[in-house]
Amino acid sequence: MTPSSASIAHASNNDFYADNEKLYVATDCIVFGFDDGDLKLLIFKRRVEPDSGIWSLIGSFVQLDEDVDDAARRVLKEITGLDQIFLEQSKTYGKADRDPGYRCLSVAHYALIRLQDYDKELVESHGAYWYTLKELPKLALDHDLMVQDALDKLRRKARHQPIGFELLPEKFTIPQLQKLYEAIYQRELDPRNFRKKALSLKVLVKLDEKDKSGSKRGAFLYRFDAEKYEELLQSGYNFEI
Amino acid sequence: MTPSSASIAHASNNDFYADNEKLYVATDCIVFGFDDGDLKLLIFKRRVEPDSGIWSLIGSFVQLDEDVDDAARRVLKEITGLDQIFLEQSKTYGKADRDPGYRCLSVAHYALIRLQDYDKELVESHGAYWYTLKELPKLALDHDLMVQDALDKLRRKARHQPIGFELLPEKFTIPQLQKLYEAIYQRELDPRNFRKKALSLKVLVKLDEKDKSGSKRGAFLYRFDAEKYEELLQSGYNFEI
DNA sequence: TTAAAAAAACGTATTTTGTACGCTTAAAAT
DNA sequence: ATTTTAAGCGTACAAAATACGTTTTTTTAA
Repeated sequence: MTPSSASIAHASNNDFYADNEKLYVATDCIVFGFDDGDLKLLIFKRRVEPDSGIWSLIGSFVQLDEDVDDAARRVLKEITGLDQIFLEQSKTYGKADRDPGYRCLSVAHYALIRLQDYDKELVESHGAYWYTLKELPKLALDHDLMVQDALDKLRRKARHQPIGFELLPEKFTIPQLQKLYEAIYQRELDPRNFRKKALSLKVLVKLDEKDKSGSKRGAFLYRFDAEKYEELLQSGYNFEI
Repeated sequence: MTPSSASIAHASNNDFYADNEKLYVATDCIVFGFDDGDLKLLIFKRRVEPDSGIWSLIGSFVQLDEDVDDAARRVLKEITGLDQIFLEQSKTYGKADRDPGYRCLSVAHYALIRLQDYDKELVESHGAYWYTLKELPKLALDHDLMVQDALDKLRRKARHQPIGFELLPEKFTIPQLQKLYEAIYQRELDPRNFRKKALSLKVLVKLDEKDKSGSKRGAFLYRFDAEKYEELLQSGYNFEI
């Protein structure tokens, strides 16, 4: 039997790849975080040959019996200790010469995590660090491109779906939310109009607590109401921020 | 040496996949066309075992020395005879059990072609046919899902980028353009408002010809001005239709 | 002790964009 | 000649985005 996806050419060729030839599949994760007004990226410096000392995204081969997206989740868990976080396929990088010596393609995924939640020791033990996007060093292979593409997808998606909240603590203030979107969209927003817009979405719940860390006066904390958002979606709601 | 993408786990394992195990990579193409007010899809009925008689997307294995997107272009050329058409990666399907018997993942691409241009004989000779989206038969494997996902991407992308024109003849009328967007968005649009919106984008050039096929009165033909669009993009233009 | 500073929070005016829908025009069919 | 149909133009109204003034709360410095 032959994979039925490859339906036209070579459909009856059971040995499409020669015995001594192999195609590797890896996954790389673009892990975004947000703190102090800046988008950050989790990258690590390889400590073993080859490419020791080169910064790159975290990744792994996809195992033969493993779903590709499970591989990405596995990597993320290995490095950050985190489960159940926002993870979405970004793009597959399949240039024949993208990895010298081997034929290896990579299915990139991007993840959004809260910088308060991850396992700091685990991250350190893997030689991984958070870098501000602007201060990002040159990365290995086509990883720079992967970051650019993922950032682009994040920007587009954030505008129409409430994924920004994945990057903030459970409780956040309106000014914090604004800074996040300013970082994502790379432009300043008017605080008064942003507040109006954010509250008009009807998915923020005002709490009876204030956060004093950001300003003298302190700002009320809010949380994102996921159930409310789902309800609104059912009734044909069009989220846009 | 080891692929540097797979940077964390197993980085020093040169034989990540056992000698007798192989991972196949294929590409499948979701080929969209537009005619007579309907979006159409190019699918084909397998004529050889296994899965003979099952409808599926057109596709092929990715060769070892071939870029993944080149593989998609090759498939498209093989079946339609067309070069240089809109082709974009949609998503990678990597469930371990998606293709029974083999471990095969597929990098899906979607293409937009003009139904006037393709090589009819070539298409027929491959057992391929155009199906209206609504009348689409059940497809093999996860191809139904691929179609849904690609359609979703097409809808999102068409709203913010002028890719609709890839589906129309070089010269088209405003009512034709409207029918296209009605098919893409699956809802009716007001002809007067649509015309206003379309012309306000400043990327349509009115020609001195009329098309009489669609109505008694006939409607003026327009063409999409790609250069003008690029100019507008440079000056921070936000296309939206 | 009070005044100035800073950011949160609320409000209002103006402009832009979207939506609903009436009217005229051109050409074919009756 | 009149009716029919869709193209094409215009106008009124509603909703949303934008710009920006004002008040409130608290800290810090005079």
